[in-house]
Amino acid sequence: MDKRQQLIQTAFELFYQHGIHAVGINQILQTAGVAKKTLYNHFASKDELIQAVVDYRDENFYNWLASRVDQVKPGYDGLNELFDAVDDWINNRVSLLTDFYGCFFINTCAEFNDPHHPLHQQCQQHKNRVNGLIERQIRALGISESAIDYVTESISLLKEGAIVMAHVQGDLNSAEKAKAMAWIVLAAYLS
Amino acid sequence: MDKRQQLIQTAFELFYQHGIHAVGINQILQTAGVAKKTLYNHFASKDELIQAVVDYRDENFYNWLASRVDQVKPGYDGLNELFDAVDDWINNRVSLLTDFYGCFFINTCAEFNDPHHPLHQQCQQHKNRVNGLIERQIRALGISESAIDYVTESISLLKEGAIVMAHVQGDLNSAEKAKAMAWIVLAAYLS
DNA sequence: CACAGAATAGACAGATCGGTATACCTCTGT
DNA sequence: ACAGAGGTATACCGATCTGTCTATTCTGTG
Repeated sequence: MDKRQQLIQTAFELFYQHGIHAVGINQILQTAGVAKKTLYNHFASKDELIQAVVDYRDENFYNWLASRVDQVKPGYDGLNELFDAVDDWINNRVSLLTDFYGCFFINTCAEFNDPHHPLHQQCQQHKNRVNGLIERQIRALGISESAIDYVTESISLLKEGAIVMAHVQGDLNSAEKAKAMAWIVLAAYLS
Repeated sequence: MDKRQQLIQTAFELFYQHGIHAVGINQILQTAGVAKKTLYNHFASKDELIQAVVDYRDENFYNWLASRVDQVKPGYDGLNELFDAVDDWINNRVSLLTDFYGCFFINTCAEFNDPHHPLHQQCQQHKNRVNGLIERQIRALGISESAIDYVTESISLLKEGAIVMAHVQGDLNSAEKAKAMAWIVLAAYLS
């Protein structure tokens, strides 16, 4: 067992559930069953561990989402699958992602508001990757080049709204609502 | 000057900017210029102060939003004003609300994920109040009774998405996008 | 077997945390 | 004028924080 990966995994679960500032090094060590020296052998500081945790979640989440979306035809099917995937995530049907506590990247930005903060920018980059996934679906629909960015960001907005509605308000059907709106909006933008 | 209010105001600004767990009692006291004994004369604990801060923001924000929406005709005009108000907020044109760092209630839920936590529920109640404001506009449109909740939550989802897109991705036009989608969606739901 | 690298437990440092206690000061109402 | 409420400043408490250090044990390879 890789101690470094074990630390990242444990830290992520605790950060995701309780927030980053609320979780101390010692709690991570005790939960992971790893000695303090080992942690500081792999990471120079808690900040470096946090960065590794965000990277880990970025990889994990993006790869899962991309594998879901890419297993169907780009375009309508891909967007359909996107919202279905989010629906599965919200309703805890994806064990790979652990229990749903909102979007880890949104939550992290809530704790590091400064847009220039490295962690905030890491979260932004994750969202950019996901937006790239969405953009490929939009392109496949044959939307005019000049509208691609706008429509991509609109679909992204619907996805973010669904995540927040599920997390804050406990609306477990939010992804379905977002999907329904996506169809209506896209139909209008294509006409 | 009311010391209690002064503490709540200062605590809010620090919590909103840096997150709740990241801000200590002493930092609040120093910034507010208030003695520690005074704080514990007004509040039994930091937790009680936090609750008062959430209440304060709830009142402040809801009253502002309601006054904006209620100054126009309920229905289309009200919804239009809703998204315009969010747009003003996001773009720091509302000094009453202090600089934009996302939604304080979403951010607070990100630090207190447990839906049973008092703070999480306080945030939920704030969102419910805002949803009531939206619902009044939806009703004025003459949407069938059975669809009112669904449509209200859909508009709420658009609003939440806009806030998150602005905060995390720095998309300052997100409220305009949400408004455009709202019109398209409502036109479809009314046909 | 021997040895190097990496893990362990845990003491320790210095700072900060939430919260309490003490002593003094300054208003205000009767 | 004087009592009492509520403010200030600051020392202090025990706990916890990140991070360092020492000393010991485990483990894999030549």
